[in-house]
Amino acid sequence: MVKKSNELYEKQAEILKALAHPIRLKIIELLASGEKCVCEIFPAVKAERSNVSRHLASLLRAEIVACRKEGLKVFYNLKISCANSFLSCCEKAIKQQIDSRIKILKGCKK
Amino acid sequence: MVKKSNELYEKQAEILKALAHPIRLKIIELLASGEKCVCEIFPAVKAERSNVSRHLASLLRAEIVACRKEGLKVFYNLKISCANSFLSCCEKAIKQQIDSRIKILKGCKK
DNA sequence: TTACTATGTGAGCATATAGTCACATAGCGG
DNA sequence: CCGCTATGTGACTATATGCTCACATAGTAA
Repeated sequence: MVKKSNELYEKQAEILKALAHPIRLKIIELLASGEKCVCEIFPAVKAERSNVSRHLASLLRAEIVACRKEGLKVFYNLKISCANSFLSCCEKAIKQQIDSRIKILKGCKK
Repeated sequence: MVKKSNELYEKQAEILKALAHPIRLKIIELLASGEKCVCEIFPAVKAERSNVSRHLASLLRAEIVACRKEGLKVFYNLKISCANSFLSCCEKAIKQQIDSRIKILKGCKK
């Protein structure tokens, strides 16, 4: 097994932390369908404009998204290609958790 | 596209948040090679015993790990099967980031 | 019983994060 | 130039997180 450096764990944790917020997850999912400007993003995720701006800044810091200016607008796009396999894995895990609870419930009814 | 509920995003964020710490990532990687007791985990991740105990508690809360008692010892094991594909995706992303920086550096040298 | 070991947890502190409001700035159209 | 729109950010508050120390508890062994 390859010995990993502390820095790698820290960088990995940083990316995960940047992903770990419901609004940021919504943004990522939205961007998966193509680049969007802030004025499209904040109504879509149903959050304050300035709040979304900050969430975008933290996604930018973690290099999960990139942006480009076009006139007044700033368009954001996904930079981490595997973000979605990431999230579907996460969903799978949640489904597993729910399934096991259902099994427990069924066991109780018996 | 399926409309996801807010609760799903929140649960997903919860799992990601539970993963998003260098010590917890080390624990997860350690557990990938089989169950371990706390007395093995805390020296391996080089952290305070009580601190590791708290990190294990948060992994437990997120249902990322499970545990069983055996005498004095408590053994922890990985519950989320895809945690590793998760993390290798994360590593891939970091590698991409580094590669693009190297390209920029090379461009400067020219 | 007593002493020891493995683990968990309350209390406290320092720091980080999330959200809001108000204001700043940049580009556009007239 | 002015006024408008899209965006970012400083300042503030509230809450969450991470860490440490000390103490509590449960099981073991003598």
